[in-house]
Amino acid sequence: MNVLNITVSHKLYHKNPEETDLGKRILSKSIELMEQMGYEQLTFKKIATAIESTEASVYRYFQNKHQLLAYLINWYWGWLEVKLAQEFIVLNSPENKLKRAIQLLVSPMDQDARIPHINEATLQRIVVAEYPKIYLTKEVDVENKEGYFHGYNRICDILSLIALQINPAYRFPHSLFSTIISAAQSQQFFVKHLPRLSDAKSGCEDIIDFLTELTLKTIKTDE
Amino acid sequence: MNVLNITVSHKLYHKNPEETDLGKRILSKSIELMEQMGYEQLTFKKIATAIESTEASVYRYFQNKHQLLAYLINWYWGWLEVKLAQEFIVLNSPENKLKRAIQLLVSPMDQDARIPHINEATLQRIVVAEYPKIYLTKEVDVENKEGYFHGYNRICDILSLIALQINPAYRFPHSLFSTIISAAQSQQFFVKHLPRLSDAKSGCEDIIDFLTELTLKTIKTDE
DNA sequence: GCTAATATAATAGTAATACTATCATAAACA
DNA sequence: TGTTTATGATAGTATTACTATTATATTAGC
Repeated sequence: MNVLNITVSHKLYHKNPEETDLGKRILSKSIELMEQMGYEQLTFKKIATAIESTEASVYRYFQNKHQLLAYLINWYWGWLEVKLAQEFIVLNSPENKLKRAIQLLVSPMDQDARIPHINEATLQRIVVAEYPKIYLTKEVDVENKEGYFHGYNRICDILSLIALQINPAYRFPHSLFSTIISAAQSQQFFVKHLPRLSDAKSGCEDIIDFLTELTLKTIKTDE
Repeated sequence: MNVLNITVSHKLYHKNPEETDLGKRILSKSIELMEQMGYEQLTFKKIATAIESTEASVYRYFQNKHQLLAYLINWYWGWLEVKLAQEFIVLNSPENKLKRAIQLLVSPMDQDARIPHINEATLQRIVVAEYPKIYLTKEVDVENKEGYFHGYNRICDILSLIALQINPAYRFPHSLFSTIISAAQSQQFFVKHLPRLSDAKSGCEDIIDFLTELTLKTIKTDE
């Protein structure tokens, strides 16, 4: 059986949760609970109780809730990068690659049977609902140096390079893709909760159309 | 003297802070402290101590820190709407209106002498650093009904209508402007703290160019 | 099979936070 | 003058976010 391992920087945990059974149970239950109750309401005590362990044990894996969220979100970006690489094997034009990347950002994920302790679809909903909380803090500069945002940076770089293949003169590829990725998240949230901020109907097709059109029109050379 | 009053929905406070001296001092000091220490580190106790009042008194104005943030951010959007209306008086083409709106979103604000207890420039920095925190919560649906996001919705509607004057067939004006407004905030943050996510140099010109070009290219009719 | 290291559980404790409640006092208002 | 209203002063509670200590069970090395 094909084993897949997403590597997350060791700055994002105290003890690697992927290495032990308890660690995996913490990840699995954290994802479930954070989606249910949201980041603010989640506590290490609640995670510990739910997996029939103790608060102190959870603290052995993550220094605090913020680090746990950063871990999960970096795991997501790492996993998305793997998916992108797989998909790009059979896609030849940069335009098709960007289109497919946008689809992956917005479409619900399938469960990967090789990684049973991570529910990718639920994790994706966590990213939609909580992502900006990992960088909108006063510790952002320190944490940036420690690689807290590495996964996001990489995705943004990858897509920027593809955009430059379409138009090498385009001035703002990183700004564009940080905008597109963040819009991919927030439009999903708006459709569900703040519909006046979106024109999309539920289901992801409208969001994909919006983002694809926006991306391609923006990159295209001015005549 | 010309008195200007930005009205914020009464759901966003327990007792109207604009009506008393203590209320205004709370607003003024909250803005100062939140910018200094960030939303997470700010407490009502700290505000109270700084204005030589008591925690209980601050609670008489705002039910909690979240409501205070929502109040401040709605005040900002209300104020931006007033600014936009003023500027649009002398602008005739929809294209120029959108360009000017983007400039206002990104450029540092001047202090309005008519409202000495609100430092607009500092408030703008708070919006950049904290905005998504008011809607990325489990209470978003309830709070949306109570008008917590009214100010943002209105700005988004106004800009959408202008875009439709340029191209009445454009399908996603609300999605576009919620994206643009949020990108205006996050690009300012990225330039300062996560520069790999942006191509802009410090100073706001690059961000303005990026957003203006993005907006106009996207709205334009397909030939 | 014994010893040592390691992982986890069990329990306790602390400082800070996010409130709520009560009462006193001072100002303003009718 | 009497009454409402705003604020201050003080106290108290439940929860959170940790830290520390000790006991026990498992595993690894020899």
